[in-house]
Amino acid sequence: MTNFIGEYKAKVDDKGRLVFPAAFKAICGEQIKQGFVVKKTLFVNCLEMYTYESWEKESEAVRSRLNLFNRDDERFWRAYTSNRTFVVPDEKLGRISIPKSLLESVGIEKEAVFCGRDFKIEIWAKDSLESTTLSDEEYVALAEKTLG
Amino acid sequence: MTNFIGEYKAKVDDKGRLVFPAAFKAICGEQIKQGFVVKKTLFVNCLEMYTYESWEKESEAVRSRLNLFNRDDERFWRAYTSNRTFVVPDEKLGRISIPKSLLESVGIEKEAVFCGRDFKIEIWAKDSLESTTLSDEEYVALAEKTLG
DNA sequence: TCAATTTTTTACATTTTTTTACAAAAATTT
DNA sequence: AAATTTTTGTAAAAAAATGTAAAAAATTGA
Repeated sequence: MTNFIGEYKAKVDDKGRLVFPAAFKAICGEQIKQGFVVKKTLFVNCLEMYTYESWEKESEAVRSRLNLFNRDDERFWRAYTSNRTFVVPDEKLGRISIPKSLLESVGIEKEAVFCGRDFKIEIWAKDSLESTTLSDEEYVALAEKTLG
Repeated sequence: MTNFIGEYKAKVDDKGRLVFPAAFKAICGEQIKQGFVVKKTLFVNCLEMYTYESWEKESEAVRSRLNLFNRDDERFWRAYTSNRTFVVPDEKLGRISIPKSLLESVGIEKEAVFCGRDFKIEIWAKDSLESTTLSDEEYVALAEKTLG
């Protein structure tokens, strides 16, 4: 299993493409050719990126818990499968091109940050990442509350 | 298995045809020649499109849950198999032509959107898709209620 | 610290896809 | 059967996506 670790800045070019960090490319190996699924994160304002393989697992697990003849489940499935895109980094440079609508929805304009979160990668607008990051004290308090 | 991911706009030409997005064409591969089943979606105002293969599976699964010697089941089966059409994208451009009655029934006139929902594709009138899309807050609430 | 390598960025060229307009064929009507 | 309508197919223009090359920046190793 692929574990993404570390944070890397990237600029968005005039066509809305950004280069997938070389360090992550190395972690992926051949998997990179199968591409990635990029979608909006549930609770916070950023994108998340899964290898196709790990996304398939996650998505099938969700689907198996739903009954699509149930109105609410059906509604949820629609929302869950919205605002996604499938990307394959290009051969030479490893660039991915994410639809403007998705980038805009999380406020990415010029500068983005790829954040490794082990099983997935988050893509943040540089500014909002900085303003969302917990202070040391907040993190300590949350850790004690959650696992302490 | 084919997983449709992403959203693509398409215009309806003066003859009521619309081009199947190239990205989905790529996912389908040879399957595209077997065509698709298009029908009205159950709970909301859009069409849904299945590869012939996945349609066959879905439809058999539904059928197996019914007893056609039961009056209500028999009625349901009739409704379930109504308002469907079979389409094959044309060779050169990958256009499909959906009967006016079906397009009208979900308000598609000029602009449509193909939405990948993994095992199926939804086709929306651009306007009604926008007005149906959940806000972030609604989605989060629904997610917590459904899977939280 | 400096040179070499790798990665990232920028600019531009090429290809593919989408759209529009029109032509041919088939079916329907008169 | 001729004419109209409807359907299906072709071609070219416009737009979008993808690919290439080279410059700039950053990283690595001597």
